[in-house]
Amino acid sequence: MTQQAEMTELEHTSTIHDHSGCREKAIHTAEKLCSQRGVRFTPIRREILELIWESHRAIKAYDLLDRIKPHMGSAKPATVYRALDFLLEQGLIHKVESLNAFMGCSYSDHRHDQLLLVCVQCHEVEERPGERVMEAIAMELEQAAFTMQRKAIEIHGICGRCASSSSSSSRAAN
Amino acid sequence: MTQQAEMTELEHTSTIHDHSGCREKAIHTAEKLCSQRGVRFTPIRREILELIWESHRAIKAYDLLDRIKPHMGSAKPATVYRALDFLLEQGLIHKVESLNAFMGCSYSDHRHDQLLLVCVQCHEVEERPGERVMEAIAMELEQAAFTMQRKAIEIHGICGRCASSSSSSSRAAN
DNA sequence: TTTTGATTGTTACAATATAACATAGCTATC
DNA sequence: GATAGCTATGTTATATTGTAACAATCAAAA
Repeated sequence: MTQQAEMTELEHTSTIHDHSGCREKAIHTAEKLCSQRGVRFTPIRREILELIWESHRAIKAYDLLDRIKPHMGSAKPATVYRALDFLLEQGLIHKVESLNAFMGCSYSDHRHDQLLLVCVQCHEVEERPGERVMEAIAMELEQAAFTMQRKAIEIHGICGRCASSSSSSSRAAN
Repeated sequence: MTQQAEMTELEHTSTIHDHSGCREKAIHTAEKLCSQRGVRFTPIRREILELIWESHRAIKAYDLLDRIKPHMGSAKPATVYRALDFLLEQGLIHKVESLNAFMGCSYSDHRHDQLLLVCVQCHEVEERPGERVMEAIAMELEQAAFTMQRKAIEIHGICGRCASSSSSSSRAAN
């Protein structure tokens, strides 16, 4: 029964797994990391992070703004961008540069950037550590005598689920 | 003497090599590829490509607009973006997603994306085929059952030249 | 030559992001 | 607890980046 209710809700976001679990886990990790680091996980920051974790799609700053306005009439672009800046600094989210959009990071404590696989059909973004890729990049940079500060590796294409069932409507982006 | 004059001019753009050679080669390649493909390398498109090749830094669309206005009073944002779209489609330039800026592609005929190494100090961008990296990505995508359409691999950091001589002023970005 | 499609001109605007300064809220110390 | 200093948020304005839509022009093919 609870299960049934949850599934219905989930159809609005991701279709495959119990997504509320992802969000809760991410919030818990954020609380823990912020506490450890002595930085403040304020209500605004928490709310933005929760909104970002409402799906596995990357979300745009102004869409976040639209979504917090109901709760926070005072919200303005700066409100959102400041929270995003904080979350980026703490490694709790990624910016998907090729979309100008933001997504939760599942590897907040790893402290390095992941590969982002952006599905152009369902718009979900999969994050992968891609260790072999990272090793190859490290070698390449050594050859190039280049000292890395940060990287963005973003791949656009069709994810496995979309490829295997391009007829499913429940998987379409909104 | 000609050599001397050229060096003086080059100090405004790149410092190390005879950069006008890069530009000329790029334009020549563009002419050849467009001709082969039956697409039109119009004066606007050529001029934008030439401006992009004036340095090895990525340049922003509105900076391009400022630079063509002297020659083309009629130029508007759409003028620039249309030329950029064409050049991107033909693989003659890259968009550096993490900078919202554009740079020439030295591997126009290779038909695949390169690694872009963005120096945060001199702002030059080095393009590298990075074959090992690309292989590793291909393997990763196979594991993930993901079909790639395009990729952006952008690494920010300090290039070798800046690292070895952070005192040089001629290398600073403008 | 006509016609068709591609390119460019032009106006208007949408979407993304930051600057700058005022106010409020914490927290460390007296 | 008071208060001083720092962090976070409120607020206004504006900068930057990118597109839509339609008209006019140009070029290549029929």
